[in-house]
Amino acid sequence: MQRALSVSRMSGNRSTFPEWYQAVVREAELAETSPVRGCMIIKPWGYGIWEELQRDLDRRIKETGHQNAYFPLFIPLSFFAKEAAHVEGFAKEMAVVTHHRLKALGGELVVDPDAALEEPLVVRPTSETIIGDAFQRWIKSYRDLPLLINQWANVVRWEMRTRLFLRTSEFLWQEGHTAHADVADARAETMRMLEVYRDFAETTLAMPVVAGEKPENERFPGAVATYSIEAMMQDGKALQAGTSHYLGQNFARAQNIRFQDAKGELEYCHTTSWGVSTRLIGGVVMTHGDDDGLRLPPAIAPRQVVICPILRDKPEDAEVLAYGESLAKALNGQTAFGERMRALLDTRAMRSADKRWDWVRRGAPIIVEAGPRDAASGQVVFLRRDALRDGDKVASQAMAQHAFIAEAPRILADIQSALYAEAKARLDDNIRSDIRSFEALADYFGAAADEDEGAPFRGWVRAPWSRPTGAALEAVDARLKGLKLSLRNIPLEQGGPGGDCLFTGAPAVEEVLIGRAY
RNA sequence: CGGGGCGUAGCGCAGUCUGGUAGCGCAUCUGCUUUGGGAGCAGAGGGUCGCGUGUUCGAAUCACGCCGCCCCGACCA
Repeated sequence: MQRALSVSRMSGNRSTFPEWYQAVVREAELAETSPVRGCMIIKPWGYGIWEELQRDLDRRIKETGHQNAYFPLFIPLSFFAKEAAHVEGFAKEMAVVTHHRLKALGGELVVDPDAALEEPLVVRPTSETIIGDAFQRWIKSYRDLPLLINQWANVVRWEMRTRLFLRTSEFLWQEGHTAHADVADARAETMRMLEVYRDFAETTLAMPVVAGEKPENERFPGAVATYSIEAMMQDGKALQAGTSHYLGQNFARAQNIRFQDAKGELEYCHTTSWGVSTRLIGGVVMTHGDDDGLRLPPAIAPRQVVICPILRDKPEDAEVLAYGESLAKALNGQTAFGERMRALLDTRAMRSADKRWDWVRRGAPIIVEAGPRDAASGQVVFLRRDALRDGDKVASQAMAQHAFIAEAPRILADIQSALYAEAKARLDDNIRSDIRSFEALADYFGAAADEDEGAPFRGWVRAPWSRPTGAALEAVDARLKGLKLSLRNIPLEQGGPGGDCLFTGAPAVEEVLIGRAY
């Protein structure tokens, strides 16, 4: 009997994709909703993924010369007032602390009206302002530059509509903040970190992305230029998986971040900021998950090999356990992805078959089932989560113990690249670049196509455009909105010149990526 | 915040129209039997039916109000 997730993403009804996503998050025990609206409880397996991801990215951030620091959760309200576009962008989603005390009133705890703060504190939605305030004090001379800081933190944005990992009121992220002496250096930093994100997403998360510049209307509030990496989910929608911003001198002017150059003159710094968040975990689910649950890229799996002993309440159980322990120990002594391999002997008192499916749902890359016969013969029988089934059957393989121990790192690497290849093929096969008019675009994505029961998978469209700005761009955005579409980014890797603009009819200057988005 | 849908055991649901004291499958626990592939049989535990007010002899069921969740908008990493 097959009992997979309660919801299959492959069922014909498109509306089941979000339900499938929620089912995976629940059944893989990644996270659950909390008593606090819009916030999530990240469970040990989900948090373990975050820790792996964090460790890998933290290394990359440090290798590019940045240092970690920590800034306060509370930001004085007045700090936000300094940069106009920044305020406007975040004003509607701020959580504000106005009081510092409660009092008992008629048996109930109420906010003490006599304990109002002189100045309200904002729970950080992002830290440009409070870090900029520190930069202003820390930077005196060109010799202090570049200043390269990163912070791992939680942030709060009062979202109207939330979904676990993809959009929650509170989430975890890293935010890099840097200050430079000139434009070129700051722009180079922006691109360097975009590239760090691209490589991290593709190498570590096995999640192929398109890196590019956001059109003007999608910029970070207060930025001069915003770049993103966009990943294609299994329903064809785009997920903005990371952003990197060149902030120009906007924040430096607003916060008086100045330095004395070699000629002794005072100049404003050029600053950047960049971040990725726990949203990436949602991206991994929607990139690699299948009808049996999550499939984790081995590089971020908290446990890369899980050994499920087949215990039968018989004397040979002890040998089976001993065999499992020695196998786990030998695997933990191996190296995979440049780190100690992470193997686990699952000794929980559960039926071994239930244990196996538990790890299948959680996405463990290699699941070993070790019974008395294996213990006696020195054999290892295992499943690869990336290729779980062979028709109706579970595709298990067998190897001699010593060979398995030696081969395990290579198998993990193989799983990592198989997951990447699958996702990369899906991305490449579903970017259309043959659409040459807005009508054709509307036809492809339009309402009529939505109603169509067997509607084909629709990914993204790469189209020539003339890079309109201001009101002309707003008009383009409005037309796209009618089709539930948005401009994702202008890929860094451009194709040929490609004709006239899809929207304005003017000669195109570049190609832009269009799609539905999370 | 607008439009639609939904809140009944951990998960998935029936029961609601037509009020009569809560049920099914999976999961959990116990026992026996099984044992290399998501076990079988028998039994058990677990629910203020989202919350509140009202109608009624009696409310999961009817009325009103509120809250939450999901989908679609607006907003966004």
